[in-house]
Amino acid sequence: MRRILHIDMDAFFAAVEQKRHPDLIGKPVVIGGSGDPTQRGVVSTASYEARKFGIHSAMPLRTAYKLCPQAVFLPVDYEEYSRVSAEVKNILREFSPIMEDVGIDEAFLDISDIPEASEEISRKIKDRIKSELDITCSIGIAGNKLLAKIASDLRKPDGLTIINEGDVEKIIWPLAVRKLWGVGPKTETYLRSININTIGELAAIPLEKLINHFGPSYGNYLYEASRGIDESPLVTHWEPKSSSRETTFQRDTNDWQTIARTLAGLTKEVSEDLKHSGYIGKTVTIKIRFDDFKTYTRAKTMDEFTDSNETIRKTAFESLGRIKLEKKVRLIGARVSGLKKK
DNA sequence: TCTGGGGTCCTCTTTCTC
DNA sequence: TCTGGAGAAAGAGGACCC
Repeated sequence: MRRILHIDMDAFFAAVEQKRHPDLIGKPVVIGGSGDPTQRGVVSTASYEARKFGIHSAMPLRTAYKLCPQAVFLPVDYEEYSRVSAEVKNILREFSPIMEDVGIDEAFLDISDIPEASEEISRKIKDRIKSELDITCSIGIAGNKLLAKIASDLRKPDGLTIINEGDVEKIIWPLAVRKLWGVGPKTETYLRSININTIGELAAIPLEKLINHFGPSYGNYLYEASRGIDESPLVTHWEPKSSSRETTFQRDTNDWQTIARTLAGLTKEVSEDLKHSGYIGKTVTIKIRFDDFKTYTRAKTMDEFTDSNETIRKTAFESLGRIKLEKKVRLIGARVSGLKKK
């Protein structure tokens, strides 16, 4: 029987900010965008105090400001959060070398081969992160990643939750389908429309029906996930597949100079990111979102792998020429994919 | 003045190659 | 030379995650 932990940092960005600015402790803190709630941008993280006002991640900053004008709004400081994140991950790796990074504030840890009890290990992890970094996390313990992740979400912040093999019916099935990893707003809306609201109700649907509706890949996934089945291993090493930059204009624009200058800047950043990480790529994709939120992409695969700013820029502008700019542009982006190590 | 940015993966369609 | 088909690769869009 595998034993998997899911470690989820509590309101991570806000916690890091409160740690380096202790005067913010106990106050509603909202991290997002440039930190200016009158500008375009969304909430990355809200402290638990801010959540009491209804503020949550992905909410527009302007909406958050309306809900709680007295909140402290701060810009996202990825460098600092990455630094603290690396310290957390180092602590985790001391407990088990089998660790999967899930973004900046989450990780899975496989502790199957460690003799100590799961709960004991989890408490030690929480203690060390608290004493060394002064931040809290929530941990879920289960026999696979899927259930460990659901578990860590059940009690927050500073929680510790165990889901045992026999607990699926009792603990998982009453939960909303949205709690399943991989079920987002679209699938939730669809499932609701056919009267499926809980994971248990999803588990009652025959496999053939799920495959008919969602295709073999996702259909099979939903069938197994709703039963708490997940054999997927921890991914301890991974290579990037693409590198991209995009930006939303503060005001929608149809000024060609602005659009062109911005795209040139973005391709330069992507090229620099590639050089910095030591990758070269083959396909350049540009992305444009118009003021009506309609989004288009155009891609071109080059003859050779490259990290050259000039080549990437030229290829990007070729693709830009294939999109009619008849509406105002809200967002523009550039991506290089098909990466390999230089 | 609703709706970020950086990713992955999947599906469907089109294009290329044999 | 024409036609058709199969399979791979590329392109486009969309859902999802943090």
